[in-house]
Order: sequence, then C-alpha cells, then structure tokens
Amino acid sequence: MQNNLIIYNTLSKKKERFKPIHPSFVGIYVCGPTVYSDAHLGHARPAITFDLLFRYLTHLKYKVRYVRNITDVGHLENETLGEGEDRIEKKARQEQIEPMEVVQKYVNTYHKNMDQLNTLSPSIEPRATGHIIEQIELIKILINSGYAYESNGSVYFDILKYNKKYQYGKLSGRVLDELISNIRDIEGQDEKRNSFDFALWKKASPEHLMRWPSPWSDGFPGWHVECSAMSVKYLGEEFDIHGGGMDLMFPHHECEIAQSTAALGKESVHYWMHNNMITINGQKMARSLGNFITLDQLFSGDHPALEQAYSPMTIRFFMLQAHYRSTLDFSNEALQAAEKGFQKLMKAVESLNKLKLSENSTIDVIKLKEKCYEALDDDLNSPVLLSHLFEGVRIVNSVIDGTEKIDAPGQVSLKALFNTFVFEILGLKEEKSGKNDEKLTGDLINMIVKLRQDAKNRKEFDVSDKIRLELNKLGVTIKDRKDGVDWERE
RNA sequence: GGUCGGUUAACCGAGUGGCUAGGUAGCGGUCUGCAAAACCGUUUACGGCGGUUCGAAUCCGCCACCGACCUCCA
Repeated sequence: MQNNLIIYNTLSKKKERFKPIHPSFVGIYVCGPTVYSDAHLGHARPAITFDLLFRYLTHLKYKVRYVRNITDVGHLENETLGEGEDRIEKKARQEQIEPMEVVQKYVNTYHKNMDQLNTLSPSIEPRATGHIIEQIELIKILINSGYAYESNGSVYFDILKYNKKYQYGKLSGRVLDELISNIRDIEGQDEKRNSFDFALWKKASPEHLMRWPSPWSDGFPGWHVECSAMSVKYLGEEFDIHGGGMDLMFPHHECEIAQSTAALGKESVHYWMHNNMITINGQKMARSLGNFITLDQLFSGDHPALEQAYSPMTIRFFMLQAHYRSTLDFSNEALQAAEKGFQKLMKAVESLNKLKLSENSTIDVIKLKEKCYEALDDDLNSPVLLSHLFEGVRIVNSVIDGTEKIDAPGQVSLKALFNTFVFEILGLKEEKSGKNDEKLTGDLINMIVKLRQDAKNRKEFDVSDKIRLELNKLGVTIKDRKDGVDWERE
C-alpha cells in the first residue's frame, strides 16, 4: 500500500511523509466532546477535519481504525477558584436528573449534529465511564514505576520526576523551568508535591455523585488519563495519529504524552495533528460575549447573531474552504458566500449527467485529478482541492455553453472525479429540500389558480379552460365555488 | 510576561523567492424579448520599519495588532 500523503506533525513542527506503523492499517485517536451541553461550532471543526482524514485514508484503501472518545466523567468547572463543581453534575442538579441522563441527552444531540454534518461514525467511540478499570490499571503502573504518588486518597502525576528522564512540554514548546517560574501560588493544593503536577485520580467529596471505587478512594479519574488508557486499549502501545483541537495541546495532550511515555517507556503517538480554532466576527466564541452558537441554532437560524439559517452542508463546505490549521472566522457574509459557492458546485454536479457529448474532448480530466490528489496529499489542503473542483465546475458549464467539448469517456471520468472528491472524500452531499417541496407545490398551484382567475376576469375562457384541463391531467381538480376557487389533489 | 499560531485585495480564504488559487460581492462584456443562470474580462492584496537577494507578500530582525493556551479543572 502506498501513499504520497504529507502531514504536519505538531511534535516536530514540520510536514512529514506519512508512514503507518503497519503497512495497510492506520490507527487514529481523536479527542471527542465532553458531553454536558449542546454541540456547538467548536465541536464541528475537529469532527470535520478528522472525518476528512478518515475518509481520505479509507479512500487510499487503508484499513482505518478511528477512535473518538466521549468524555462523560464530568469535570470541575473554573467558576470560582477551589470551589469547582462537576460540569455534568451541575447540569444534573439544574435539570433535576441523573448525571448519566445528562450524558445520554448530549451524546444523542452530538450524534445527531455530527450526522447532519455528514461525518462518519468513528470505528470505536469509547466512554470514559466505561473504562474506569483500564484507567485504574494505568494509574497503578504509574505509581509502581514511581511516576505517580498518592496523597490523601487522590493520585497525582510527578512531573519533576518525569522530566528527569523525559522532556515534559515538548509538544507545546514549554520548558518546565519556565512553567515553574510562571506558576502563581494558590492555596488548597497541599496534596500535590508541585503545583503543576496533575491529577490521575481524585477522591470524591461526599456530595459528589459520579464516583467509583479504587485502591485509593471512592472517586473519579483525572481528565487526561482516559485518553491514554483508551488509546492504548484500542490502538496499541504505539499508534499512528492523534488528533484534537489546538486548545488541547496544553496541558491535555502534554499530560497524555507524559502518562503514556512514563507507563510504556516509549512514545505512543507518531503523528500529532491539531486543528485550529474558530472565531465569530473575529472574536472567540464565548457565552459571555453573546456569540455562542450551537449547531442546532446555526441550522435553524434561531440566534440573534444569525441573519438566516445555514444548512449543515453549508457549514461543512465553509469549513473545508479553509485549511484545518488556520483559524476560521464565521460571519453572516462569509457563510452566505459559502452557501452560494456550495450550491454552484452542486448544480454543476447535477449538470454533469446531461452534458452534450462530442466526438472529441478539449478537457484533460486526468491532469485535474492529479491536481486534486496533490492538494489532499499536501497536509489535507481542502481549500486548494476545492479550487480545482471549481475548475471542474467551470468546465462543466463551459461544455453547456459550447465553449468546451467533452467526449463520452471524458464525461465518465469527470463524473467519477466529482463523485470521489466531492462526495466520498470531502463528505459533501446534496441537500434535498423535501420539507419545502410540499409548501412550494401548494404555492405553485395557488399561483396558477390565480393566473387562471385573471384570465377568467378578462373573459379569456380558452386560457382558463386549458389551465383547468392541464391541472386535471396532473391530478389537481379545480372547483369554482360561489365564494371563490378551491382545489384539491388526488 | 511565556509558548504557539496568525495579520493577504470589499468579505472569506489558498499560496510559491521571480510565472500573482478559489468562492462570494462589485464593475464591464457575451448570450437573452426582459430577467436569472452561465461564460469571458476586471477591481486600491499581501500589518509597519529595516536587512539578505539580481529579485520577497514569500527568508531574517525589530515593532504593532489579533487569537489560543499559560492556577485548579475539563
């Protein structure tokens, strides 16, 4: 199995040739959502980025195992220092339901939204709560090897110890000494040897609802440990690609590296990939700024910042128009531009089927196809790929205009090209406006009936009778009543 | 203050040391009874100041601005 794929590896800060560990298999782990609220724009970016990667590798005939976790062990919120409350538990209290009901509810909406965005399901979607045992086992290993210590029922990772043998901070470019000097002293951290040590296991306070027994206390696992435990379980001690948002680089991924490296004695991940963040009108998305938009709101247009609804495919197309390592700015203007561009692309795809064929062709489809692959191979450059596909759009429309010619084999290969890149790899799809069709039909009939009435008023009865007859043939019966005109469908 | 990333024409966004993606909008044209669509052409691009170079938006330095992360937690 061969590929020409080049991937930007955050670890080396360079583009590298992608060489899987096993010739025909690829393992990918991506950090999934913490399910305590509706999925928002920030969830869509990594989902679409790594869906593209998953689809492309699959297209290249690799057997890909794509693991994306669900973080459902709530975690503390930073509202007031030291007085954190578990996000999921907080939600559970607010809504008077079980924590796992909160989890289920938001897992469902997340899945629904991801489905709308046409992202493929991961091969495995493990939940943190389903892997408490694996996490405890990993913590045991870390304690036994001296990289973790227990303190008052909680367990912490010893970063100073780790840093003697390995290098903590290599992914995000941090130097431990600088971290130490940066850290402000905060009270209530007596349990830790050093304030930058991170929790592997936390003892639960009496009112804490989500808790599991462990050798150290009734409690719950720290955030980072789930990813180390589950990635090793499903992808092995070494695997190909680990993905996630740039905001997770520090501390989450850094801690993951530390845990896994300390436990396994070697680097687990070969390629780290990070998608960039999203801004809205140049600002970050935050509840406090009033520009926090969920995917449901985006799809329905039900938000003060939105001038209209934007369909899932508009969003997907919009995101694919930017490279995954660039920040992407959302605005009504930009989204409306994307909507039109997407529709133009879809219209051309439709037109492909009804092209007038010629004996010869003025089009080099093979060259175009090569350019498409080159774009994807260059660190998944979807915007450049789209620009080539729009060259294809121009070709299709020019054939219709008669300024270019295409022969039968050319049409077949052009159709295959669009099918492969637009639908199979970019994961776009036609959006049938089925819901609107019925309304449109009704409106159309009303309009025709109105036109007939106008004709009758002008006493052009041959026209009005023709309209009635033609509608009848289509199964629509006109009923002239005393108080107006009515119609009904068969 | 530190780490990382960014600043490209009206908007969104690619990009290579010299050959100036693409989408949207605007303008002009072709087509058309009119309109729309489509096609063709086009519009003040590369944050500022220096430097390297025959040549830099692309390499280096400084400055400005923007963003993420930088305590616990996720």
